[in-house]
Amino acid sequence: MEEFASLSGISRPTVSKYFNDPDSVRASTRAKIEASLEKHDYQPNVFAMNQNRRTTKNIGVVVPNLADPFFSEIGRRVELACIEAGYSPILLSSHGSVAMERDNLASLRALKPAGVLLAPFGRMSDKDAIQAFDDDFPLVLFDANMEDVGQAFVGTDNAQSVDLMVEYLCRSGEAPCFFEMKSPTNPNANKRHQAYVDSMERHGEAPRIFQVSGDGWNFEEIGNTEGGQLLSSDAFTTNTILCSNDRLAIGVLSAAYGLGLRVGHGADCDIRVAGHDDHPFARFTCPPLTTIAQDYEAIANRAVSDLFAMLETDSPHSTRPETTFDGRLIMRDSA
Amino acid sequence: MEEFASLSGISRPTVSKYFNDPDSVRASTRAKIEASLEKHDYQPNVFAMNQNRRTTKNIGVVVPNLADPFFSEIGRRVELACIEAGYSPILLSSHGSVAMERDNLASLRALKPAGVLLAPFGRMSDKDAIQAFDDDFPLVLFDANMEDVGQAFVGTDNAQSVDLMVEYLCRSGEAPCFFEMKSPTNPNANKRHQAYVDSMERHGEAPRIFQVSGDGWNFEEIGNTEGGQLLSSDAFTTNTILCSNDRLAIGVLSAAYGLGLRVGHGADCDIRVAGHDDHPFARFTCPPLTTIAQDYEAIANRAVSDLFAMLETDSPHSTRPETTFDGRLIMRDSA
DNA sequence: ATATTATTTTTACGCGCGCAAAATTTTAAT
DNA sequence: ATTAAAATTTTGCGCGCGTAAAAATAATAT
Repeated sequence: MEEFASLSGISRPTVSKYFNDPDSVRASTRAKIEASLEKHDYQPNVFAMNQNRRTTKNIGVVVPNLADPFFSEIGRRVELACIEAGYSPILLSSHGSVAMERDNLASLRALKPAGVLLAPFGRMSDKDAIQAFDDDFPLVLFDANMEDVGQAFVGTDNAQSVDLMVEYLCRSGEAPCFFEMKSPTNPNANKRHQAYVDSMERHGEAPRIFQVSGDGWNFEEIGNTEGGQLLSSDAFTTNTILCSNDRLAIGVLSAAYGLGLRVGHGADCDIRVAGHDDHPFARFTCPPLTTIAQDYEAIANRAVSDLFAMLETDSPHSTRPETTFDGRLIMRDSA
Repeated sequence: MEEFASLSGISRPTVSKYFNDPDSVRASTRAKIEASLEKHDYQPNVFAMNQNRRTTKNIGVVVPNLADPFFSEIGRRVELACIEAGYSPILLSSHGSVAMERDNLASLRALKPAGVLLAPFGRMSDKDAIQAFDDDFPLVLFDANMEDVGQAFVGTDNAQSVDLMVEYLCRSGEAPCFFEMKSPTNPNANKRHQAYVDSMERHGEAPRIFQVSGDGWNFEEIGNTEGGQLLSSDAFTTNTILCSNDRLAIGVLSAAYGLGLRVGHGADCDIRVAGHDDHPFARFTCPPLTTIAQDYEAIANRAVSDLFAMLETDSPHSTRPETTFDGRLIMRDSA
């Protein structure tokens, strides 16, 4: 940089300023630097830059499991939004393990991130570790909320979205039962469970919950095996099954197909199946899955803008803004 | 580090050595350091470490598209294998864009990676940029091969895997046609096309290729729309459709379902559909998809170990090892 | 016990940059 | 034109560590 600066006829610290923010130097010097940059193609050393900076341009993005298309999609959008804003996102997957979520936060510490966007496991997460992290870095939660953790939260309003689905199902046929995992790994499962119960009561219906065993992230497998068991033993007391998420629903659809059951809302159909999330492949299931679309784009953009707003006014907010977006009902053939 | 070293009763450079390789210091000093580490929980500054190192512990991992479950799965395994080996993987997705693949390599340069594992787009990739990168850093290609690029290649033997499928399909019913995209974004598409043609000729059958338009990465959509068109107009001249990959097959299955066609190898079925890759959701399609399973684990591990072997003997190999693993035929109900 | 060699530790230096304070230049106001 | 204020640039310093060469220590041989 020393060399480049003298070649440009400017002092090194001014060049340094330029690289931190091109607008912070006079237009004339900026022009000189950029002209010089054409010929000498110098670029600053990232490590040396970050060593002495009080804050870097790194943004940590942590999701529970990139193998789940939902998180890979929302992680992708967050990543692109950060790049757009001139930051360097670092996308980390916790691979379905709470321990690795802790590890990820630990390794992010070493990178002195300007801020972190975390989609936590929720109740399973190491709350103390996340809170400790929150004390040291600006932290915004998305997808799954946790009480008193993070400076803001952005996600989908499960109460609204589930109610929308329950309302539709009740109006168009038998009231749905609710199909979920006994000990859900999915962060929003409990919210949806509660939303289902509340909504059913509002509609004057008795909630009917079917909880199946199985852990890990093989939701389709669980939906297929356990849902298939329930279907073949005719255990569901209604012909309408609302699944806690699309991946479970995909498993249930697969089981239904195997049993020769016709799924859909037609007169000749045996059962209706609905999901939640608008999984990228929900449009291509057989039949196409009726579900709730989360507004990925809005959630990602809002989470990023909430974080960046915080970075500018570095004083911690007095209030902890919680933004939820409405889900959209996507009516396809399965229900 | 200065402070920690004096607290430990050792000079700072020795502590530095310890952190680069704990075995490079005498056992007694190592014990002293580790004892002291318990009390003072010091850890070295990553940026300062990497600034002066000639080579870091960073490993770049670049895949074409993390939104595709195939790449998210293989990327995941590569990532974990690197962590296992004590390195810091940096997983980057090119989001389906060749330009971003170039960008990703460019940003990796700044991180002085010890090596890079790249799953390129293949023929679409910026070959010059990748080759230039290869000159400066140890580079191993996986999934898709490119001539004279990278120090090694690891992937699946498409000739073997496609032949396995063609052989099975010919033996068990009508000879398959081949369903693919006209200008495929999928890196291995051309290899599979050629493998299909060769295999059919070996079986004394005339190859029948159906190429459909559409670009981008919405393979299911393309399979659904274009495949559906062909199905409904009865354009396929055989009842057996071999798709270039599972995602196209998922689209075709969805279209077949919509048209009321029964898919499978049973006597009462109308068509057979097969795919390639053993997509995570191929087990849950309707009917479950007959496909070729790539050995994700083996490919990931071999790519990583090839790279690490190169890191130790820093002299570039004279030969460029190409390792391919056999695909396994996964027989399910669709064909 | 001494000399020789291999190993480990220490000394000395510099990497490439950020940042605070001082010096300078530009802008605005009288 | 003169002066005060604001914006910009420069001076000076140090961050936290890697690394080569020198010094010290340990291991081995005579």
